[in-house]
Amino acid sequence: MPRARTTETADRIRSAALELIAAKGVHQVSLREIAERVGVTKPALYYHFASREELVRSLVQPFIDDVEAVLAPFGPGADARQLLGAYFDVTYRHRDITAMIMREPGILALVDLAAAVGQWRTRMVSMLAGPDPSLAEVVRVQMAIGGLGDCTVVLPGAAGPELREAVLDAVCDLLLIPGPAREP
Amino acid sequence: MPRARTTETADRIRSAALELIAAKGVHQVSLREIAERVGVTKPALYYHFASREELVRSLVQPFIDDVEAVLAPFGPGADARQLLGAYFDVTYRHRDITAMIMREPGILALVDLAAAVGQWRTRMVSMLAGPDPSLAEVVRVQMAIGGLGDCTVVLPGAAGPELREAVLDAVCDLLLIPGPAREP
DNA sequence: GTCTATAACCGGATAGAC
DNA sequence: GTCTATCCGGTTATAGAC
Repeated sequence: MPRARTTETADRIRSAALELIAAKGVHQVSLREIAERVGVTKPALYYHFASREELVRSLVQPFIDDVEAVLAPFGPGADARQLLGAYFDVTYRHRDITAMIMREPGILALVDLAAAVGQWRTRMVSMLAGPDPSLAEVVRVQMAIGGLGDCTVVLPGAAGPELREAVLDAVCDLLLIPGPAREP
Repeated sequence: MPRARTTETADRIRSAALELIAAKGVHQVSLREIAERVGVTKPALYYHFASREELVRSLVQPFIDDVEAVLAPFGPGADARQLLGAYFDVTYRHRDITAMIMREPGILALVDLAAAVGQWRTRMVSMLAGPDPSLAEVVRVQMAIGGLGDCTVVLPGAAGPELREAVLDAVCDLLLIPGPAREP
């Protein structure tokens, strides 16, 4: 098994980068630092990532892709609990990335991905609040989406499934949606 | 006369910087290049200017200051020909800087001077178009200010005084102001 | 005190050898 | 895939000439 673990180093670079960025901020971390932590040299990074930007993008991209895949099957009038449940799951799965983005939203602009994120938020709003929502409705949906993401990050102690249910209950209340078959 | 020419080197740096920036753009010029052209080393630049930004600012600042000094005496209802004449003069005096700014307006943002410039343009508009001007009036004044600046730069061949009169005549027409005592 | 230079460090990025 | 070496740009420390 010599060449099977091709991406191993790249992965280690990614995770080192993630840790350091989480600790110090994107602009405060140099490629040298990242390389050192991985135990390689700067140029080695450049073998795996053409630039600093590309490295950061490679951190965020899988999350973006995953969200888009999860959102794809849903359409207008989607069941809120289902849609937001799926969104919770994907957010939770990538909670390290979610946390990074929440700490420094500027990252998205940096790697030219802000538009994508804005788009799926808008899509979710239109699916959940209808085609011509009032401001109040939009606000509630945006709060729901944002708050849901926050919880996956801010409450890392909570086990996934419990957190999931608690968040979805709260979000449905926020959206004035009666919970489904909850026994008293 | 030992210490009289204190700022000489700083001036040479400024003028070298100005030339190179005019030729290649602000962001395309390195301090090394500037230093070389002056015949000193990079660190020598740093003695005179704390940073790249400060160097650029020192290029622009005298112009800003001069404009503000010139504008100060004027108030609401100022005579347009007089005000614009004074503004022409100051623009013409600093036409090298004016040209640089026109080529790359971003420079102002870079050195945090965009606000200042915006302000005196607004001031001139309110002085010349009154407190509650129509859009049409504002447009004419802004065109006058901008066009006047352009002429000092675009027509470097023309001698100052002739250019001045020609520009002022044109500007007064633009502002629908009858020229003062012009014989037929 | 004014001015300048040498040398060095940091960060990003690339070439080329192993 | 990884390194050594190198370049560039910005910046600073230090030392020293005038």
